[in-house]
Amino acid sequence: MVRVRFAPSPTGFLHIGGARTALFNYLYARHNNGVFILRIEDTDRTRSTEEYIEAIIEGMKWLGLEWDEGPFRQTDRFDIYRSYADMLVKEGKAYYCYCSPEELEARRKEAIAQGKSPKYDGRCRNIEGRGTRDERQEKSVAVRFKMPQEGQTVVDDLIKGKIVFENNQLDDLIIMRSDGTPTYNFTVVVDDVDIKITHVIRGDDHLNNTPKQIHIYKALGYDIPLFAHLPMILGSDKTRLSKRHGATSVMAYKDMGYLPDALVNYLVRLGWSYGDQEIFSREELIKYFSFENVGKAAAIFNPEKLLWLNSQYIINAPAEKLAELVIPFLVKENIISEGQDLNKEWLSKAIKTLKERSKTLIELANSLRYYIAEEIEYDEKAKAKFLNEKSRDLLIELNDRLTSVTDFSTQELEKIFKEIIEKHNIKLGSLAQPVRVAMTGGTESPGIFEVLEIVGKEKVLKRLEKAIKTIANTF
RNA sequence: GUCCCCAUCGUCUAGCCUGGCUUAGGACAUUGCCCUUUCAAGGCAGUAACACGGGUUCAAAUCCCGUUGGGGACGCCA
Repeated sequence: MVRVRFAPSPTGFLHIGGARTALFNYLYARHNNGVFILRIEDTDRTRSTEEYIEAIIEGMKWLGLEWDEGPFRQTDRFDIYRSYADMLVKEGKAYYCYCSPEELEARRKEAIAQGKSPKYDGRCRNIEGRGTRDERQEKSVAVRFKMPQEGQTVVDDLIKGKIVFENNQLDDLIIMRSDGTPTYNFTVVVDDVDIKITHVIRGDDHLNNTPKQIHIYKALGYDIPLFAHLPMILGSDKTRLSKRHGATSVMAYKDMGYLPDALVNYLVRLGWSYGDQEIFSREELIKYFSFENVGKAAAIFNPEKLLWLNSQYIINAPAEKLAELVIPFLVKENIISEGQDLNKEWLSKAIKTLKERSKTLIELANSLRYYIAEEIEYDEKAKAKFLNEKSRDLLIELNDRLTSVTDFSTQELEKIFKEIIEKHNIKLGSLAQPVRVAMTGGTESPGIFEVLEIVGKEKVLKRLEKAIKTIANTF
């Protein structure tokens, strides 16, 4: 049975990199009918907050990465870590370290200055008559794990292949801080053992931690899980993705009008591929996912491709669904007021004309503005170019014709337009563009007949009259 | 500094494991054309890559070594 986990630390929002790690874990679990577990690594009490825990959960839910067990929290398990640490000390596999953080920092700096490896020198490793537990508490000492100092440790990574580490590179890491709290490399192992993790799937920034953790597994007497280290996501300047490169928080993409499935699709293709296919349903992702197709090289986050994917997802989404999703954006963009009622059927129809012109839900909302608004504001350039003496009579004529129309449909409207342009021997554009400006305020919109039908007779006539008046006032 | 990882168009990638089928394929972006009432969407076409150097081989993007470049780790952070 495959059991995997996503184990973020709540020191920030769910970000793009974390989301991808979570996604790969999720896909691997689902592909193998396994279990996906969420664990919150909050042992750093000074930086972890409840708000971030909530934010991470919110992000996971938005992306549709449902977990089967958890969220477990490490702060609930401090007693367990302590007893494991005590056991290791008793067995001589770990020891108390009396060095103060300041001393260690000073030594580390000196080692770097001398061009040496900033590794712990092991000076507390063999102190005779180590302190008792009481003495330890009094003196606030830390617990260090005894790493083997010779031989090699081999990590057989599912993505990177065989990696050999020289054990003399490993240093005796602290597993319990002097304040009695456990540290990361220790808690991961204890927890992964306790919740029976079979595959550790994480970013390759953890690759160097792996040999250390392997030795902790061994010291504890447990089987070592399989590892899969995912390549990093970098920014456009090839450095680690950060705020400097733009939005990195998953929920920021929700606010920018992205669809969660589009983000998921983008993220999965960053490092993973399935032939030439670009767009995948969730079912396909689960069916096709495998580490065999995960690349080894870091990938650069490319917002433009994400935007394209989002536009594709909007095009393919049912208008009814988009109608639901766009409402918060209509409110946020001040197009409707909070709680204002919109006819869902009408809204869906309007959205159908706008889907292939909107790359985000924000764009969609803003395009809906001219369908919904009571008053149209003209773009100055558009007004100057199309609302003038040349178009005045045409608009008047159209206005007259439309007043008597009862079947306000695209077919009927097209017929009327045709008659007018044939009569005056002009191109459709000469009539359509002025009407477009009258209806939308600008020169870009869906087909003019669709626009008229959706705006509806009453508003169409009002807008035509306003346009005619505007021309009269200007000329 | 030490250790680890990585290297195909600007970007994401296919091909690499199991050398010849490759004048290196697809996608985003970009340029042009078509469609067209505008804007999109769509269609067609174009520009564009095997980091470098050695080997192995009849044959290397594919295997090996080195160089260079990039990334990551070296914490009483995770």
